[in-house]
Amino acid sequence: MSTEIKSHLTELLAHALAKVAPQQPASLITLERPKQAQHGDFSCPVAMQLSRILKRNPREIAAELVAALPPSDWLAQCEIAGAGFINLRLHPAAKQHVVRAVLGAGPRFGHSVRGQGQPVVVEFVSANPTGPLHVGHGRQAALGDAISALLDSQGFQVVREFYYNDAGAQIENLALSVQARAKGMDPDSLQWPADGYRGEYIRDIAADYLGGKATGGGRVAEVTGKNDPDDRDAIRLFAVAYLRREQDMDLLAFGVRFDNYYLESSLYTEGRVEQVVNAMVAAGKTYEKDGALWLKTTDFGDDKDRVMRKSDGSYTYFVPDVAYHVTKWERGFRRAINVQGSDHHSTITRVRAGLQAVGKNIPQGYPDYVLHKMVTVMKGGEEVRISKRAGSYVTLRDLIDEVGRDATRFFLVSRKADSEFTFDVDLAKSQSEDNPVYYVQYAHARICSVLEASQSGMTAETAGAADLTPLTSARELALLQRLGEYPEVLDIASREMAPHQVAFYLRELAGEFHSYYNAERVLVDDPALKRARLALIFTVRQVLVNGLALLGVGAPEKM
RNA sequence: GUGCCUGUAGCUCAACUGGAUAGAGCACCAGCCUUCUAAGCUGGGGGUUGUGGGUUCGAUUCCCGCCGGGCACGCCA
Repeated sequence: MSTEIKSHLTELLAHALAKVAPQQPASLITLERPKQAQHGDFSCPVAMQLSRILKRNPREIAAELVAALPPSDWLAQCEIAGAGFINLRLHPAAKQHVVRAVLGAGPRFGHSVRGQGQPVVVEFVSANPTGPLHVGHGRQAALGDAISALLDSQGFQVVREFYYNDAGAQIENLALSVQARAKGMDPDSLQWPADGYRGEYIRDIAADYLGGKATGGGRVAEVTGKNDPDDRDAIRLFAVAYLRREQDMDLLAFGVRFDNYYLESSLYTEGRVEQVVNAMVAAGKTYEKDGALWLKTTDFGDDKDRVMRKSDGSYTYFVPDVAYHVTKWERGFRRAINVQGSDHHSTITRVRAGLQAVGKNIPQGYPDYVLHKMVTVMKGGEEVRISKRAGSYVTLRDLIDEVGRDATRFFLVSRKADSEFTFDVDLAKSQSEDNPVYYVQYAHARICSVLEASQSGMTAETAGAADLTPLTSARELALLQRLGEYPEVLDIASREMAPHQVAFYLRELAGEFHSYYNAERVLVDDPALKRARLALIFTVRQVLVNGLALLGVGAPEKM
């Protein structure tokens, strides 16, 4: 595979470097992929960097390095170009090598053991059970799930976790809103709760509650409604169960599964919130003012101190959040990743400050954050405001129903997290055939079709045994090279927690395949050539399947 | 106003973390199906990378100043 080839070439250059400039560290050697084919398969800019240090002409240095390069079976040619680039060209055999690497590893091709089984908790979605999931949650679900899969592929032991804010003021708002509906109130009436939720779904919940229907089920405890609009506790329980159930169904439809759900309410019932507060007080990081308890977050880089316990005795939202993150640390997660909307970025300082204040030797940068920007939804040429309280809404369920699960997931994950996202629902619907996901899936379906038509009954074993030397055309070599890049794509994407790179890679691989498919015929008369080509597309299919699976997108055999 | 993020083709986005002539997809123009799926392929037009400086062999990338956009600055979450 390519990482193997790359490290081999790096080693060759390091040898040469040791001869030409013994003082310089081998770490100077980097290899990159030239954008243009005429610049070879790999390119090394080290001579230009050395030129400053050695105060010599870079092309001269490059010439000496090339002369000092040990011989290698994989290296076909190397030349000096431009300001002093050393361009390396591989022997076809080196590129053909990747086929056996892919087929040998199968679904695990591209995986590594870098994480060494280290436990990592990835927290995402974590929507309050106060309404259905919307597009922003969809972006987070697609992103968080793909990041989890990436880390998993690199040998980390990943736990996907969902944190429910099922205690606190917003839940009370929810209960009040449902109660108001149960009493026949309208959101426009004067008695409607000030911060109440106005959406139509509130009326549905109220109706089911009064009708004595059962809700919850599955992972959520079952709750039955009753015809009593005055029992706010019962209403609260019913509404939370109802909305958690709805969210579960949406996530299921989206193909996202969590390993663990953590309830904020449990932090109170287990006394963890109290413990955290006591620890902060004991550490001398708090003070009383205006009837409230404050945390000196300014000691940890915040621009002002924050209230922990309000004058009414209840805690502000970030206190249980700190307690929650203490549990992550105490559950053995030395690495924690939180996927959040960038609108919550001010919580980062507070949570981290709180973790410092409890004095458990938790590192300053704990947890890690991946922030994503908001999704702007366009519908009918107009922006749809996403506001739960106003009730105007584009739900994740709408998108799945209208655009399709695969397209929605691929689309939402194919932009880097910190770029703003415009999701035009009409466009995604009307032009769904132009969606990039179909392009990738189509490549997969085409390969399946050719393999079927070949009646070769090819398996990973037989493909791996094929003689690949007939694969020498420019397009075949390009395809082989592209296949070899996959492990590196996963490596970088997992380090940067940037799954969009996988989406782009898949598009490129699919493009390379479609070009090849149109230029050359796989099922040719020459049996050796046919066999080699079948093995090649068999390999492409494996990598497409691996990449799509990582993004939670299906790979249909027929389209 | 302060902090974080952001500005790349008409539109939506990339660019291997400092590399060679900044790339894809839509959209537009011209071609390709009696042959393994045309949801495809081939070619073409389209750019002062918001802007002005700086750092150096070399900048979309790093630093500084402006301009525009988003988000956050609650005893809401």
